[in-house]
Amino acid sequence: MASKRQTGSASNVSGTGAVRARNQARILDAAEAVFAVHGYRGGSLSAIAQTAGLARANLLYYFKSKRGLYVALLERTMARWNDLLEEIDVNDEPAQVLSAFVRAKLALVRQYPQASRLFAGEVLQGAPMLQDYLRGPLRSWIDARAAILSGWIERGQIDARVDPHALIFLIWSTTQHYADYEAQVLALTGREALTDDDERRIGDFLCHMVLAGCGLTGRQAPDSDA
Amino acid sequence: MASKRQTGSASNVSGTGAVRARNQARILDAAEAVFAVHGYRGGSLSAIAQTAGLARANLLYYFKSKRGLYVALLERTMARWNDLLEEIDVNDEPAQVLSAFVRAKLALVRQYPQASRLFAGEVLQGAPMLQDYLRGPLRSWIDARAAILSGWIERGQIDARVDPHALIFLIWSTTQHYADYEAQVLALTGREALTDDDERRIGDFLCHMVLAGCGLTGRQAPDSDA
DNA sequence: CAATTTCCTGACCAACTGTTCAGGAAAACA
DNA sequence: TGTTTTCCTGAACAGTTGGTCAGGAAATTG
Repeated sequence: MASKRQTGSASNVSGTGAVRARNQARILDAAEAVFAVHGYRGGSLSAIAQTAGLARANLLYYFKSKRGLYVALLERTMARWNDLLEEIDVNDEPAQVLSAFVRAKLALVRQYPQASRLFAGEVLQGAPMLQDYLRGPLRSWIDARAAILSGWIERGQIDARVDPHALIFLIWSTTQHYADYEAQVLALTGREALTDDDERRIGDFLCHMVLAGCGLTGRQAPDSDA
Repeated sequence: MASKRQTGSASNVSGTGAVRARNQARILDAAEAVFAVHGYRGGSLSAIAQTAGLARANLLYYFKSKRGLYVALLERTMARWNDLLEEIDVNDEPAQVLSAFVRAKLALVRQYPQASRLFAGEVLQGAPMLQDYLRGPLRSWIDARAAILSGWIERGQIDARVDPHALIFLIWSTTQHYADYEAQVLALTGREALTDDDERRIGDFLCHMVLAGCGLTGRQAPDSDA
């Protein structure tokens, strides 16, 4: 009961720019939902406004154009991901690093499925707005990780047949798949939604595949007692 | 010199429905190019007409609506894929079947990258037009293959930690990745296009990962002589 | 050849697109 | 309190959207 005015859902905002922050976030959330489904060209400001519960003209008060809104949305998404991507560190064991990476990516994709689909749509059309991000920070990120993998290969810690970049692509694509192709996965498995248990099972499987491919798996031979 | 009139590019058409067949194919090709980039809602008939080199109204002479054109395009794509999917047969060795499957999917994705992206876009928006296909023929297809994998597991021919459906998803997603995320792959590897050699390298790597995960790889331990 | 079917397109329609803007409501500030 | 800044929106804009249609061109058929 301390504060007179409370925005409700937002975390701590109640100061001067409170309305601004809240509405910008609402618009970005709505834009994410719409653009993730229909892409940039297919997503209309009317649809976004309706989803956000605001007047169409009001969107253009906060964002100077449709393109500006889309760019801002991509930036928010990339910023969120960068935070989580950096958490993976070169601890000690390769097996632990790789497993953690797989689980983290899987959790990320499941936490922000719409953001994942938004990103997929952008890349699908040739990533016209993300060239700088891809060729800059993301390329640095992947090259650094690939270098670590190469080091492990040289030191004989993982199988020499592993292609560092291809391995990262494999982890990205297999995890991303459960967001981008969710509709297909659900239709083919007869489910209605992916549960926490599914995520754990998928994570187990993917970790096994990655570790086995790197020659890091506990030698549990098929049908070990036959 | 036998025939007076030759359409040129088409294979054998020169009979009564020649113009129809040629123009329908031209429109479908153009629609594929446009829808693959901008999605269903984002792709306009004007853009398709321009790409096809036809008048906009002419598209609606051959296809009764935008939706009709889109559906016809999806059907053509699914038909093409079905032909190639059935080629994979349960020969003898699991290793051979899995390798062939990986290589075939990789070649398919590289031969029809636009079709792959079109499909991705459709699934991305929840596969509204493909529910019947996914829940019918494709589900039968995947269940049959999963049953084969389960059989191999039971007979101890492949590692019991393999989840049949998840393995198929892994192969699909990793191969599809090189079409759907081509822009990202190129930006991150500094290439301008994927070569035949790249396809072979990627195929080698993916086969290795799949086979190792199934416990089917030749025991080439990392740094075998250390 | 003429008759008939198939093909093609410019003009038009209503609905929707992103964007601008004037002006009023609400909030912040003094 | 009054003033100023921020917020909000209905109306109007030029352009594009998918779709229709009448009528002419081209091809096929007899």
